[in-house]
Amino acid sequence: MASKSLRSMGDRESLNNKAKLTDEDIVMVIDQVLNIPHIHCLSCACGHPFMYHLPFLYMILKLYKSDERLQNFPSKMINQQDTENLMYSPQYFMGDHNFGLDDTITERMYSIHDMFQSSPGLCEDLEPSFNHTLNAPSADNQLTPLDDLDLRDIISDMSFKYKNVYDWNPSDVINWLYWWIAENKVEAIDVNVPGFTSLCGRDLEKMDNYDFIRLDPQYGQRIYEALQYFMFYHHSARNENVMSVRPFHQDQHQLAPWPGQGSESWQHIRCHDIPGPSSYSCTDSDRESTSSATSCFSTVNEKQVNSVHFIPSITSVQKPIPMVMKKTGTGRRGRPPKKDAKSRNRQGKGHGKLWEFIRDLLLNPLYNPTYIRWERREEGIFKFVQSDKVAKLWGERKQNTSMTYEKLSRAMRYGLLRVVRVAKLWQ
DNA sequence: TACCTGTTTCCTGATT
DNA sequence: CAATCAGGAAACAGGT
Repeated sequence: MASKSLRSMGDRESLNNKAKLTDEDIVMVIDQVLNIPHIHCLSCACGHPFMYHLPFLYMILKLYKSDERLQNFPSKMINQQDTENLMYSPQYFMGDHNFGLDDTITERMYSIHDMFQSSPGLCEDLEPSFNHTLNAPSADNQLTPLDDLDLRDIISDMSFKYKNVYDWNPSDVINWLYWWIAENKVEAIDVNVPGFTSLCGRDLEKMDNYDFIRLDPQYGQRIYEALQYFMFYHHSARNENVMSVRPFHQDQHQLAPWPGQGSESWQHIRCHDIPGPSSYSCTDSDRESTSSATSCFSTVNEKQVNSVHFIPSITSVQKPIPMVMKKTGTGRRGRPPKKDAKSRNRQGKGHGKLWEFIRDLLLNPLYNPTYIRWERREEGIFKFVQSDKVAKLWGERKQNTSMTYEKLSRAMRYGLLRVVRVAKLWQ
């Protein structure tokens, strides 16, 4: 099967716009990775030990018939849940990760990752044998091995992993908390675990980050972010298909931020809420977290690249060159009245705004870097890799099947103009 | 009900 | 000269 898969993948035109992969490439990647114990994902801030990404490599091994290597593979590190996640969403494990390997290896890994993205059927082909191995008793319900075995003993039940947070009982909450402590190698004694003992998942969902900080001034913010992360990924990876995934539910229009990134400011900032430049300045957490809390876009003059500026603050907004439009004198310009306007289901409160949508895509490894990716993150410049797909997603979110990239980009430009007008008023 | 916000739609003109 | 981009104008729909 492996050789068949390799051959079929090699034939796919879509798969290698980067570099052709050979068996040697794959072996090199695996060699590199498996020979580095306990490396962590360095750049995506997901905080996951690298071992979390091992199911992905395991799949590569299965694909490329490296049987002798398979025997040495630390299969205990893979559990059923990871397998399910992987089947639904290979990129869940590989979204925007830098494993600290040299650039060549990382690039190869991305190429492999792209194969899975462009060929979701590969996962289905693999599933039976993959599950056979993974269903071994020793692999059941096992988390990533922890150095702290005593702490591991404390975690009496891992079933929280398979429940919605909303359904967690107080025991699940505590187990999750200990799990988080172990995963993050935090001293358990430093965390206010007793403060969480009477809470169930329903309570946690109602709490904002300030509530968490109140409970635990030292780690509350991180725990809150970890919970948001858990809620989003465990929900979306298990319940939603990769290509039809819709993370922007009407009642859950905020995506969980990456752990380590500010979240509260995203949820509360609205451009029109605040009258002057101060409204566009970020909180400290915003500055640390992402390039923009202000939803200011400016397009970059790179034809057919679809790069866009996601501008951090009003001070960096570039004023557009005034465009002199000639009056044609042939009647009014613009859009004529539409007879069946009611057919368009416009945005509701829960659908979120365009800048939130773009931000969420950038934060979501399901879409970054497949559909959209940072070009120069420090400058707030990103690129639409598949602009039509992004437009389609936006259309889905707005329940507008006629959405196009042209319209989406117009909305983005219009958003920028509004910001510039506000800036001029303030001067 | 009027107004505001944030698009959405359609268009023209500029640029590549 | 066609394709693409930028932006004007106004419609549209939800919220206040």
